[in-house]
Amino acid sequence: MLEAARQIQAPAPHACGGEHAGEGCIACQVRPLSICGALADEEMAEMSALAHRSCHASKTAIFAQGDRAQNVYNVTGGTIRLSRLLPDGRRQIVGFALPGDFLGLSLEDSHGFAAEAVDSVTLCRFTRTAFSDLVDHKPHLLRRLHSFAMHELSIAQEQMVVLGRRNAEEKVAAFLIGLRDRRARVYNHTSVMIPLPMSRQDIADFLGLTIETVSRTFTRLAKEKSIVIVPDGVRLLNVERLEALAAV
Amino acid sequence: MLEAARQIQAPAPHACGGEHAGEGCIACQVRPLSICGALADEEMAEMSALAHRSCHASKTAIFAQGDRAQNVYNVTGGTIRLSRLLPDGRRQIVGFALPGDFLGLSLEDSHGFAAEAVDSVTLCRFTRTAFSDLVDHKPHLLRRLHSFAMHELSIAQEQMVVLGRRNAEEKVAAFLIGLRDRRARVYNHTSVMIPLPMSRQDIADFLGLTIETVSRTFTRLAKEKSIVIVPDGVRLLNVERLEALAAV
DNA sequence: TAATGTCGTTGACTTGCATCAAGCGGCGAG
DNA sequence: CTCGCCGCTTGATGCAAGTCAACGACATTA
Repeated sequence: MLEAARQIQAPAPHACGGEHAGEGCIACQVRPLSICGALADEEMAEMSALAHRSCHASKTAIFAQGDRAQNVYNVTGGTIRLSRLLPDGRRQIVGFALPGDFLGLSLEDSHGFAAEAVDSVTLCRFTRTAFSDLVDHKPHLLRRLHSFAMHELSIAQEQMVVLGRRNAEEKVAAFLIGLRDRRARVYNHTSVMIPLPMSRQDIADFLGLTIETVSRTFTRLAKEKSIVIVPDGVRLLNVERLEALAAV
Repeated sequence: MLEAARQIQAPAPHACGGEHAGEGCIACQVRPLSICGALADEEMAEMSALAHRSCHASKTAIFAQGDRAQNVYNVTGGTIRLSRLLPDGRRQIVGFALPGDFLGLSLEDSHGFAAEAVDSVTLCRFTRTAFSDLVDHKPHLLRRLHSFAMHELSIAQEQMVVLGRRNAEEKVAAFLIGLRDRRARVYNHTSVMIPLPMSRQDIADFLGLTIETVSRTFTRLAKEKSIVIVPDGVRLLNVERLEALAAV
């Protein structure tokens, strides 16, 4: 149990030194995953000139729902929760953003959801107007932006199925398998260790459940040996069973 | 009651004569609402040359989930349900498409959901490759496509809140108010008569409920005089109450 | 090292929606 | 006309998940 725990890497502390991230763009880890992957090396200079490095400590707001969208962001490290609030305080998390994801796809002037750092987060920031201008004379960048947006839409529709038509056990399984697959894309290898930097409340608000139901479901999956619960994450034991529960 | 029923217009029967819809583009009712609104009159000729009129009777499939996307479509009349199926037959409707909506935003080569005509539907069809080529040398068309996609995404996120964090009564109210607002945009005036061409099962599958719960909720809203149930639709009586239930 | 706070787990109980089952009304086929 | 079908409604009952409450494990601070 303790041994398993050790295998979960705490997010590396992100040095957040210089204001300009530009110099790092060429070597950027997430570049092939991100919007920037659409650009040739020589175009990157232009993009780099607009980029600013930005850091956010765990639990701090990146922007609030309804805020004027001054900036757009590439996520370069950490995990971000994207949430919508009802007037009475009920909350729905509409997604988690991982490295490579882009915040501000809409190019519109206000944010439809709040973004908050779940753990320590690093971002590559652009002012919205500058980015929008860049997009205007780089159609292939717009195409990539669009294909990112459509991927988001597809994930959102899949989440609608999860929220509308799946029970608690299936929801949790779908969450774990979905997270595994997204992390596999980012880190370029699949793993049965799933770090969960977000709280049980975050998971509950993502899956349309209560924190107690999430907790009980984790416990049940652990009792039936489908997972092992470790500090700040889980290890998948019976992947086939989980995939069956999560099956589209 | 009967009188109220009369005020619901059956969808006008759509003549589906000539194969080419092109000649109608300039006069097209939905053009300002649709993708085509991005194009100047002189550009429409190019678009028109690619357009084919297409008709679908009630309850017929337009395309299936996973189909190769041979075509993309502008909806010019009627209502379409967009649905995803789970292996065990559970169904989630991820949206209803109305006139002005565009099917095939993704430009990708297979459809993520099934599309079926709910009532009599007319479409303006383009082959995907031709449309994609058109988009490639008309960046403003791509921008409009992207802004449509982001609007879809925003609606999908709102629907995630509805599915995850609202009770049956709020779900039904949100459905009715949402449909009223979308129809207001299409027909250019708001109305308390809401035609519901889709079945109770469709509504249930959209809201993550059972048909019985939808029926009971309609009945309850009618008993408390928030709505009147009429053949093929409802009339909103207490709009304030419904808006409060649906409030974001 | 005790005091306090946060987060997660667990148990007892409640409830909102699902399930199961019956019946009603309109409508097309015979 | 009537028979059977289908979409919808209604009622009785069950159950998964919510609610309320207590407690344990850590971490932070005094």
